[in-house]
Amino acid sequence: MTHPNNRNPPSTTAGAPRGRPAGDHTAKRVELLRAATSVIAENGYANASLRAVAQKAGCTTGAVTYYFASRQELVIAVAEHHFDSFDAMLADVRDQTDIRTLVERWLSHTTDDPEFWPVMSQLLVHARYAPTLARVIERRYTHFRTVYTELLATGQEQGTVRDDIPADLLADQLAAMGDGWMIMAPFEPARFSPSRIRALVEAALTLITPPPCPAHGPQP
Amino acid sequence: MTHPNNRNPPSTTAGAPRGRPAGDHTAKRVELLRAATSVIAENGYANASLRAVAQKAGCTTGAVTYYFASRQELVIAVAEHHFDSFDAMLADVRDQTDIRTLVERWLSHTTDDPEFWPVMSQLLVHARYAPTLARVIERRYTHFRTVYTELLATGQEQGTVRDDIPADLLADQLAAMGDGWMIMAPFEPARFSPSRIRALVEAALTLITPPPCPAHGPQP
Amino acid sequence: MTHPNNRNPPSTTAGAPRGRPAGDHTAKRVELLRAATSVIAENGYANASLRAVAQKAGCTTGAVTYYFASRQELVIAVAEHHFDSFDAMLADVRDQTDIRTLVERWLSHTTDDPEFWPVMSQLLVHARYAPTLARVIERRYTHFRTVYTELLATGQEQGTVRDDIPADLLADQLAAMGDGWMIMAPFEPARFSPSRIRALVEAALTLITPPPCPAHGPQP
Amino acid sequence: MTHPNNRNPPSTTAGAPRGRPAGDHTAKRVELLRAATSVIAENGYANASLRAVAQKAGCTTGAVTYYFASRQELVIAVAEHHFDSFDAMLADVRDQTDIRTLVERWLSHTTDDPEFWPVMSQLLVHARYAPTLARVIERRYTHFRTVYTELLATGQEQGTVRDDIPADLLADQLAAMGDGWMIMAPFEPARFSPSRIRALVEAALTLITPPPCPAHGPQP
DNA sequence: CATGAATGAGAGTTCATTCAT
DNA sequence: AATGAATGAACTCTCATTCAT
Repeated sequence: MTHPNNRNPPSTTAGAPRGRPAGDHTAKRVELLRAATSVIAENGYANASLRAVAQKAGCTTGAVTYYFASRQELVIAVAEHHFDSFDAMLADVRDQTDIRTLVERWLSHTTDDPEFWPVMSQLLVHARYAPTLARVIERRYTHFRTVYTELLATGQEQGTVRDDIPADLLADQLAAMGDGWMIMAPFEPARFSPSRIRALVEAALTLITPPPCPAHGPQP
Repeated sequence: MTHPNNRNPPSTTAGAPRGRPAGDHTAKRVELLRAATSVIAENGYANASLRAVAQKAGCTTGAVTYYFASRQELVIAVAEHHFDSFDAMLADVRDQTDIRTLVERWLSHTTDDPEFWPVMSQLLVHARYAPTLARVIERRYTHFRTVYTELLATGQEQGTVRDDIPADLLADQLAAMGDGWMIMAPFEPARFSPSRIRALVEAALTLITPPPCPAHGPQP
Repeated sequence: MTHPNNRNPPSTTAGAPRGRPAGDHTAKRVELLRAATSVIAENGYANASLRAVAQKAGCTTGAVTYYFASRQELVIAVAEHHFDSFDAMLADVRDQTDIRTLVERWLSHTTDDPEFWPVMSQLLVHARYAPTLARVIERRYTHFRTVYTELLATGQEQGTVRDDIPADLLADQLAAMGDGWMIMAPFEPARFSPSRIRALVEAALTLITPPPCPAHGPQP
Repeated sequence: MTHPNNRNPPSTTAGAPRGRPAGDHTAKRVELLRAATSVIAENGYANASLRAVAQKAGCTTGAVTYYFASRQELVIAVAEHHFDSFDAMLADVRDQTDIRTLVERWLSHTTDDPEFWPVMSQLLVHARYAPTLARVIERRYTHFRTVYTELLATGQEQGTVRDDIPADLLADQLAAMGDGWMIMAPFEPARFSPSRIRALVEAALTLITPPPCPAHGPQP
């Protein structure tokens, strides 16, 4: 409660200052998270040292370890931070009950924040060897797939999504496609021009569309 | 007693004998590649130190750098090695002109070699910051997608694959799905039980199958 | 007992305390430069490892690399440091317009700081393969020869220095003699006893003195 | 006596083959010495690894250690080798009793063998920390200065060399000048153009020439 | 004779972390 | 609240040397 708008106070011993606004503390944390994001995106997880983060943020390494008890905590905070913004997008879309809208928003989200994919792929792959991070990702990712599954199920009921494949499998397939592209895109830019990405996304939507033939008509 | 005529055994407890063993250069290289594979799979790319590889292989770090001039070279050799075995599988399948067979073999390949996915995902994600490795992966990966695309195109001609989406997009989608699963599988084992993997793969095949309705029949 | 509140003293026997001491950055740098000087003088450039410098300074190698980003930077700083003290001497002498005074001061400088010659000869010879260091030496050395040349030219005007050889050549010859002795002195101490050094220097001064003429008539 | 033309069989245990010509062995040794010379000249003593020498000679490191028991022995052999060729020049000049001829030959020797100076300066400076090498250099160098001193003394008797400075001091001064130039030349090529070197050498000869007296008394 | 596999020590360097200030 | 000096362990890589073949 001392950090009212800090959603995940990891485990820092230092309580926030009593009488002063916690804004400074949180703001600085976010600033460092942004710096860390940039460094991970530019240099990769393995080369994202605290030094580099501090330098990017224009402060000392001491400052970084002051705000984040350890490198692990920083990395986890970066993950949470990005999932937060992703979830905000999801909450927005959820009501509209339209899988196409979700896909579009997902696409524009990754375009708006060009560091999203690079950072996520780094964290995703590293998570295998960082159980704490893995649990965070699993939890957040599960939420994402839940929304996805819900929308697909709704679409199936409404006849806008093919219903010969269970919604959860469809969700996994679409999510996996996204992850796969996210991994490959960075070093095969030619294959992932904006227009081709669009074509891939359209084709993905085509894949899940019910076939346009009378025999397979929508349920009444 | 292992080295009766070694005049100055500095302070090692045991230590392998010094001189020239009857080794086979290639065999030893492969042995080290296997060790490196295991270490990367178990500890991740960032923690795959030459020391760790040497320890896994039961030799000194000096021996590793004797066979591989640098860590980068070792990593690239690991990638090539795995692509080699993957390509062998591809060559086998290519003649059979059957997308289902390819998918099956791809699946069993990743099952037979449980380190394939973990290692590949590590290298894939690291490649973004290792241009030389990136070029290797791009080259080999392109070959893989080419075969995939060919088989899908053939399937489209034969009417076993839906033809409302260009074969190259389909190939990219299937490949991306595989990559996406590869990334997520390691730390969500529950979601990727053998039976669910099977369901996912079957669903993927369903996605690319022509809809079973007269209007969309195969061309005469 | 030196670190009562150090929670995890890994396995060191003593170890300095961790936190921030009241150190003066510049002072510590100079201390390390002195240590480096000693190590280079005693063991030679090739054997002057950061570890050895750290040990001489009574700290860890980490501390050395904290103050000097790299070995190269340390070596260059050592060179600059010695040239600084040399230049201070030069500035002192410059006004006095007397070549003999310069030579005397140069000699006493090398005597006062017995590490000057050994270190300089090491750096001089190594500089051939270290372009950055070479540029530093060239710059500082040029200054030295400029002063030398000025004083000689003045001496020529005043008739205290022979004028049948251009001042810049004389400067090069005297400087080269000094360098040559500097190289040989360390391992032929017998040839470079204080008294013989004095004789060599006096002879050098005689070489550049204008001939006293008639008494020294040509051969019949 | 088994190697009649090998002047310095260092300390190898292997006696030369009984019945076969030792030429092969000696020839290979010389080849390696040449390679070592090049490497030292190009990369400096500190970077002259056996690997580099072997590579330059087009053989394996094993071959190098086969012909030279250790790195130290190789280095010493290189020094001896160069002094041998230098001594051959000296022997040639010695009879001619002319200091100018010696200086000329010394100059052309260093020009003919452009690796002579670079190698010698490296070995000279390293010798301070390699007693065995130091002893070799001292011995050979003493011989050189002896010849120099002899020629200068003869010149003094003949009136071609100034006699107000003992011949041994003059020899030391000239030798030191040569060493000094040798050190500086490599990284100040502008100061050591062929024409300027000539001017320096001529000026050095002028320094030791008896003054032509009356004509040279400008001061009133 | 000569090779080249392998060692083991040590190099420079990077880094997360600690903590007196 | 924030710094930055310093640690100590890890890293990759180089090297002289040894010795079975």
